[in-house]
Amino acid sequence: MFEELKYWYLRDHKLFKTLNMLQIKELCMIVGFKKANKGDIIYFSNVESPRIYLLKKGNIKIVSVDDEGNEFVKDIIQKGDLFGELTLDPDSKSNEFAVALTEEVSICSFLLSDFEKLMLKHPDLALSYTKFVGLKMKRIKNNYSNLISKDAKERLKIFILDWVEKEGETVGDKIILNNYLTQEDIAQIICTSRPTASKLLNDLVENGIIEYNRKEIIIPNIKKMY
Amino acid sequence: MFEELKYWYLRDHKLFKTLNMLQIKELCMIVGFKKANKGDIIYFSNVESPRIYLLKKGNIKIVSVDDEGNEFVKDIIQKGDLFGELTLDPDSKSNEFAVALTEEVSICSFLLSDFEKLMLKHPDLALSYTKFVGLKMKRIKNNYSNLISKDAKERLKIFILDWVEKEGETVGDKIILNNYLTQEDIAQIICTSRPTASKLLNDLVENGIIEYNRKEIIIPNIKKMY
DNA sequence: CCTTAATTGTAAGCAAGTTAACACTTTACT
DNA sequence: AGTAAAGTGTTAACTTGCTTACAATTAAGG
Repeated sequence: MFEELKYWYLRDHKLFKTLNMLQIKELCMIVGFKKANKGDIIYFSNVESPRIYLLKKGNIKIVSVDDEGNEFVKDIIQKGDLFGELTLDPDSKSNEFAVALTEEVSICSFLLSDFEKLMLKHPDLALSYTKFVGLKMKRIKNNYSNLISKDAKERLKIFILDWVEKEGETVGDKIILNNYLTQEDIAQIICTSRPTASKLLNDLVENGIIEYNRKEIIIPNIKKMY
Repeated sequence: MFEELKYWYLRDHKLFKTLNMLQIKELCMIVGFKKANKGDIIYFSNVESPRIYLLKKGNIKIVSVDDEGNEFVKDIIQKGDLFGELTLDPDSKSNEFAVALTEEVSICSFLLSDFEKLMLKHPDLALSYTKFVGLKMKRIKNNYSNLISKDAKERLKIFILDWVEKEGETVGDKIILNNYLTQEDIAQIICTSRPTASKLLNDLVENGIIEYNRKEIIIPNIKKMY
């Protein structure tokens, strides 16, 4: 019965849609599970047995620590996203860990080495995976370009629009975001200081562009965001 | 004889080292060539028939144009680097073109679609390619992190160190870089203004950390760069 | 060789956003 | 319910690096 569950989890993901049932069953053999609650630290990247992770439920943030011990939010992972050693490079010892941002986070994972073996047997999976990584690369490039060429206000708007696209829930004319991020989180994502993020958010509120509180962000008219 | 030349060009590249002779011959069938001289614009990304390019000789810069017509140096491509539609995503219509920075630039290329077919036939090539793209992603992420978290002076130093690692020529105690970049180019790469780049370069010269002129950059003592 | 264009050097004034500090509000926990 | 901790609002002083402007130098072409 547990195997059945795994099967469903995997088939659901677009990375695996090129595989037939038998192939999916094969991948299920090498899949692992993890569950976590809000605030939990989920993993430290494991150099000995690198894994690829797939977030099935909830939201997490990837935090990296630099030489001086400063923490940076590198990425927000949403349902359906892959994370971990996407580059297939087991040597990379990045000081990263993940933190659950919502209740009831669930993740499945497989060993990099197992996944590589499977790709060798199924070239179409390798191709799908390459495209997936490529897309991720494009997203990252785009994000970083924005960080560099736009000012903080623009960056905040772009971040919110991005968020809306991924998780926005349309209710009547409005779009509602479940706000599981603190202003500190948002500040780190758009690479600015906490006071600046706070000020910019309140600017948007004062101009009637968003409604903001600790639980949710409401965008009454998406056109005003541009 | 021309076919022989192509064979040599490809075998030389580490992406293809997993392939045997027969497989390389196969890839040669789908390979094209291009040559260019300093200042030439080499390609505009072609939406109809997306290609992957491999720089065999010389240096080029990838320039992208934003909505307002501003030009940005996105990347400096060195001998042996791949560029073009690395993400295998033919839909991406990025406003990018390449400019030859040195004399005698030579490039080979193949159609994305042909390359995909070949990967389906040779899973180990697909895996190599995925790792290659992954590495590129890591490099990009790293570059961008530096752009964001370091100040202009640090960025300049990191850029020079990067350059040294890729193309530095050790002569006695010194390291010599063939300087094919203008200060404007350097400024764009490290995301600062031209006057700032100029000032920072002269600061390094005044502190005896580098020797600088339009032809070359000399680093007498690499330790001083850190 | 002379003219023009491209590249480099330099300075003043300005703008965005940082740091540091503190008060206030909300949440979590016992 | 009461207290500690986390999160938010707001300000003032300061810093980096940008923009603008112009001069000086080097390269390129007729």
